[in-house]
Amino acid sequence: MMIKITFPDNSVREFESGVTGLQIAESISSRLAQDVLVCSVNDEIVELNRPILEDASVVFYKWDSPEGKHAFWHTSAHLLAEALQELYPGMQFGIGPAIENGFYYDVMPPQGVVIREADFAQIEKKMIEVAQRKEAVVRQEISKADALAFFTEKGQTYKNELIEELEDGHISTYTQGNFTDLCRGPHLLSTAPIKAVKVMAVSSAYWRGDEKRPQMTRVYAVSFPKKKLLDEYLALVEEAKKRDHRKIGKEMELFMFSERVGKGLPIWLPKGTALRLRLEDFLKKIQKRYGYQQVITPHIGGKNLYVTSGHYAHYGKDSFQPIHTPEEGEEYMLKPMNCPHHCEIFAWKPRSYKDLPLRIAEFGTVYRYEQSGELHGLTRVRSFTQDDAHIFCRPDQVKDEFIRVMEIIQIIFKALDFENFEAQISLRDPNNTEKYIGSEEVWNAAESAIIEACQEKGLPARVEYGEAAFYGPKLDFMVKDALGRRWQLGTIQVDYNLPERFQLEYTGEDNQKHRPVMVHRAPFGSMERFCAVLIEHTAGQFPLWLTPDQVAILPISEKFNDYAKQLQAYFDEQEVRAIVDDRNEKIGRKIRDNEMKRIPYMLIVGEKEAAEGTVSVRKRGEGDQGSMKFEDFAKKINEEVRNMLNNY
RNA sequence: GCCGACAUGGCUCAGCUGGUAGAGCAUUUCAUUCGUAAUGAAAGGGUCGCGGGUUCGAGUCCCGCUGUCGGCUCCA
Repeated sequence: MMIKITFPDNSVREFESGVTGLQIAESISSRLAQDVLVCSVNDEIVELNRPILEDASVVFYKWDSPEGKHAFWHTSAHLLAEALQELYPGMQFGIGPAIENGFYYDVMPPQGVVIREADFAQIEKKMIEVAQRKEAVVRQEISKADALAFFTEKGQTYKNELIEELEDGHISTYTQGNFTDLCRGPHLLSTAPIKAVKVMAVSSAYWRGDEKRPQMTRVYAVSFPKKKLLDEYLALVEEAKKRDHRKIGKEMELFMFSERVGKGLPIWLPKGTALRLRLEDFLKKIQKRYGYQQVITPHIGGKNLYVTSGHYAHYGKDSFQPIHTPEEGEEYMLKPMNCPHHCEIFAWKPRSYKDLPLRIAEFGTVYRYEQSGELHGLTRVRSFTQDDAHIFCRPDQVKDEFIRVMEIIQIIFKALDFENFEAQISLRDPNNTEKYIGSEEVWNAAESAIIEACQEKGLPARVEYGEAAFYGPKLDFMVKDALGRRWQLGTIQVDYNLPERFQLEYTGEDNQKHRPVMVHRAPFGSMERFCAVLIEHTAGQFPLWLTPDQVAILPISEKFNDYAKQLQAYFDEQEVRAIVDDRNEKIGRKIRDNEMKRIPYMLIVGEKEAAEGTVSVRKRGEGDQGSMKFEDFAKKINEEVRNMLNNY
């Protein structure tokens, strides 16, 4: 019997029923047959040797596609497991998926065996050795009983746990050589295409992500069909490490940590503070336009404030512990968020519907006792400043307010070239509604307001169930750091809970009391994390309006230091931020590499310039700009900054 | 919090199987007056994270603590 195969370009060809993807590829070209890794049949991705019995649409995936890479790395994970099985007899296997950049396998080594970095080379060698056997990867459908019997005989208790949860009739295994794994697939036809591997890291991971269960050893690796691709990837990783905000922060003297001050407590140095204040000013300006009012509240609050808000019951024991006073029984908490203080501002006087929406903003520093192992540079700290605001509004204003906040976030992300952000809508876990506070009705209203706002703004957002805060759903904006780790930056959260707890009210048009809705929002998220991500995105090359030093003045010899200092003083009056490279007092010294790259403008001054009152201008990335009067240069910088900021 | 690794001058790092510390950059001084990725010479600078232990002797071995890093868990 002949069947019709449809290709992505909508062309159709006939093949014998039972034809495989590989055979079809061979019929197109031998080059394709050589490069293709997996195919999809009617949108289901399968091995190339799966017989196709009926009319179908077929797509081929090579290394250059995400699907191809995924299958390649998934098979590589099995190869890793096979190598580990040979190196460490008695190894138990958990799961081994492909991930964004490579793959990992969770394993439980036999008693007394620890896999260390020193073992990586041996593992890589073994993987290549096994791959070169060119073993076929064979899929087998298997009954639940047979699967259990098989893995029990192998002593693979973790696999059995996985099988127990699968439905009989939908269980398959993949075998290569002496290694058989429980797996849905799909896989490459053999491990032969895996030509280059690199074990990247080893760490531990709780079995099934549950901290009460045993810790497995997670081996991370990447693999490639060519050695050259591996080398390129490793070079890329090295480049990315150079953009690490912890490294650049140190080099540029932006921030520091002190063991004596305490871990997770960042200290902003003068240049970092300058950067941060500029960001704050930028947002303040936008917020003014959007009708926000700035407030300042204390860093501590009475314990009762947090009992009222409900945070004490929820987080009290995991927080910084209460501050005691000479007064018996008097307790204050370091504030872990600004909302309760802002609720008190709302409650301070009777509010009318005419006051709404009331938008209260504060760059509020908060203190959270994060688990010590979670701390990470500036991205995860124990004291940080939120660019916080709370909007109190009527329920029917929620969607509009939501949209206005989304606009602010879009302005900021655009201004700073954050194009690759992801939006995530976090909703309740429908199977576990008890862990959330607030009524069903209230949650439904909030969740649909968020979804509708995203639709109206045309913002593509991923919906995640079970990721909502305990008090309400939210919309988060995530950005990746230099090493591809995702961090949440901007956030908008609807809260029907706090107004209830604080008994907030306003008088409506009907002269009746009504409860306002509260929207929490922070476009940057936190100044610390935002600066960290900004540093990594720009590699420390900030835009002209933001950078701590806009201009470096470079006298070619010490004779011109006076002229340089004079220029600096003039620029200072014009609010142009300039530094003088006074290391030039030593003849032949040149401004350092990293500063050269990170300061937007460099002015070279020598005999000619001092005599004429000019500067020779060099612009980062654009080279020589010729010479001009120093007054004109100051005007030009100011104008450039003004133009930049007026665009937003 | 959990698993593992790491901790040496301001910075980046070397120091093999234990014999009381080294380099480059930075700093200071002198010489060089030099036009944009590094002038030459000399000098100063470290109780090797902290506290115990083993040893005739510990940067090096063992234990504890603190901090950092890679993950996991968590993230109001």
